[in-house]
Amino acid sequence: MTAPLERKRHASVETLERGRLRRVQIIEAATELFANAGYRGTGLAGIAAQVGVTQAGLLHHFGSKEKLLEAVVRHRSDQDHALTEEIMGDGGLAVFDRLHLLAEHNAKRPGLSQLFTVLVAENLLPEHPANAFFVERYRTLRAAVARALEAGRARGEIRADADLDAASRRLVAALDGLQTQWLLDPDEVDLVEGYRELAQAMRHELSATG
Amino acid sequence: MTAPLERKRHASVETLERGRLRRVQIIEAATELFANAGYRGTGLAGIAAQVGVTQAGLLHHFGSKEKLLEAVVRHRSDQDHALTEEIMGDGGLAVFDRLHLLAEHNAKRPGLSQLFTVLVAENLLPEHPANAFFVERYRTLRAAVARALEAGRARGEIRADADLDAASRRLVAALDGLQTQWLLDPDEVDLVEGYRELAQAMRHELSATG
DNA sequence: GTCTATATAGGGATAGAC
DNA sequence: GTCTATCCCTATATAGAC
Repeated sequence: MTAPLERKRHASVETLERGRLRRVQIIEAATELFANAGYRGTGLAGIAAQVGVTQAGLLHHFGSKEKLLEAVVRHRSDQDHALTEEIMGDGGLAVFDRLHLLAEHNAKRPGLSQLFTVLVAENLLPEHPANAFFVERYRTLRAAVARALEAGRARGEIRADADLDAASRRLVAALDGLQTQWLLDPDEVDLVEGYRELAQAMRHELSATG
Repeated sequence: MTAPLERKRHASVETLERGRLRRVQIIEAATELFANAGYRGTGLAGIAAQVGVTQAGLLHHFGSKEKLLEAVVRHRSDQDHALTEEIMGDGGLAVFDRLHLLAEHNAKRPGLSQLFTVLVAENLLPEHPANAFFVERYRTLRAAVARALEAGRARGEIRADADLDAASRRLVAALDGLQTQWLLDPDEVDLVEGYRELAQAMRHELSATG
């Protein structure tokens, strides 16, 4: 039981780093394929081929398809966290001025928007593999937005009688919905423009001086 | 070429009606399973079992899984059309007063909301089987909302300087997004309440007297 | 760490009997 | 109109050689 664990510690630094590299390569390939065909519609063989290993080689790193999904979702979530923090800043109405950062980020990498839209829909029910992750993600996101708006209210920027929990739900909802319309029909729906109009409407709605 | 077609006309009325019933039964079973596991995650055998026929028997009616998907989507679309018409009415701000009809309809049948959320995500790209259907569906819906709001503006209910195309995109987006949050986390997000708050916010934003 | 080979399961679709 | 039987493909996961 302990022997194999001990043996791992003797792996060379080179091997460990190559191992991590492979993991990242696999995660990135899976990200792209999951985004296009969903988790259910993607086979491990396709991911493996894109990285240049066999399916068995891939499973050596992640153990199962579900573990790979978890890795993909956590990898992206970490990267998105920094952007969310930047947009929230110290809260208040300025949050709406910084929504364009999100729009530009998403418009530049449509595959990543697509990944989340697809995975959320594939994990709506508790029995789906990443359901708990997305339930938690939305709770955290709504809470972060609400907290940012509360800060603005404490400074007198935002009207005292606004329902900020409701506004948070609505803001997150509109961001997601606009993204879906844009992914489906980019010729008709401009994401950057949509986010800008949304920001303007919410700024007017919540402003204390308007 | 013509002979087989002629022969079909001699089928008895009873046989035809039983045939139609089976089709509807299959469509309803497929609706439920597609909603839960998606199109890709659902097998024909599961649908067939729920109706009490074999997989081959099912394919006799629809020819292929993709044709079945088309039938499911058109079946639901027809039923939703009447409700959309009712909510639009003769347009204007009253549209927002009738959004609760949509909320109640969806809340009563979460499976149908789920079906569309899942199928849209599975058909974001042009190569997906129902992509054209959903692209067209959203274009039509946005146009219907915009037309309803324009009617209200013509009557002086809605402010002259509002961008009603943008408002339509935003309304549809928020409806979809709230629905997704509710499906994912019904304990935290109330659909009826969310739609009511959304309606109130949009009424204030667009009202000519506000 | 990566391979080949394989176990085992499930998918969609077709042929032909009844 | 429905069945059984079957074809052929793809899927995930595991075993064991190198």
